[in-house]
Amino acid sequence: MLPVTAITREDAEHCPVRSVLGTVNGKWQSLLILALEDGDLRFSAIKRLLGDISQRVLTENLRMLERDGYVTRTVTPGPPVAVSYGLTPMGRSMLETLKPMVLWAAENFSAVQKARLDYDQM
Amino acid sequence: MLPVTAITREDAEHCPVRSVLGTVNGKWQSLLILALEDGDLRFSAIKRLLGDISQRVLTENLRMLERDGYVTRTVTPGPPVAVSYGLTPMGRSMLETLKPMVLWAAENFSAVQKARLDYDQM
DNA sequence: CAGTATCCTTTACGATACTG
DNA sequence: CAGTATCGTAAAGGATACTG
Repeated sequence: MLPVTAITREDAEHCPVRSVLGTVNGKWQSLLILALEDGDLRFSAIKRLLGDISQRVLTENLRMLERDGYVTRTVTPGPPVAVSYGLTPMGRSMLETLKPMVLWAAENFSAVQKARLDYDQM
Repeated sequence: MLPVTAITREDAEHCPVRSVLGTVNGKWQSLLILALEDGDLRFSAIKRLLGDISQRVLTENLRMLERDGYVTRTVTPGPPVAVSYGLTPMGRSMLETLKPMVLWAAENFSAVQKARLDYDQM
């Protein structure tokens, strides 16, 4: 039986898969982890890299990732203060499971696009 | 540079990673693909398996997965009609990138829980 | 059985303005 | 620079009732 099975809403919180992956399945979370692959980045650098994320949501998402132990937050007093974010060992470990998905997405992009067109044409 | 970088909202739709993974990063999508690992299942069986998904949302999500080419939908006329869902080859291919994440989540559940407690205690 | 239809709540996200 | 505060919109999800 699947490890994701749950009957009640309360059980769902005790499901490891749901609980852990819950943090990662927003619009930005996995992209943020990927963004830190090559080393620490400052807040504004991350924002520039993703381009179309709002400041509010970026802060919010970085906090979630920090809370779950994927990301470190380092403040260098200023002014102006400099805050840089990086991956923890656990974040890097999670990244390794994320990368195959990114590759998969890149490789199967056209197939998915075709499937969508075919489906919409019916 | 990252393959996920995008500046404008329009560019984002042309980003393979965002476009492909966008379908998968809801609350249920990846769980649904996992649910079909061991073979086809009927609508009601999937619903029972997940337990706490509403009928409306289950239909909606299965349609999205069908549209993107991950899932097949087979109707056996009734009454009562029987509708079963299964993975396409592409769905099974996607599943293979999903499984490591599920394993990772199971293995790191307690570490994430501890990280959350530590963070909240500050 | 496998949906639709409808309504409602919650969550996510975005835009803008302001601050140490 | 790296936020916070506030407000508004949109998307996701849930509950319930109804149907071929």
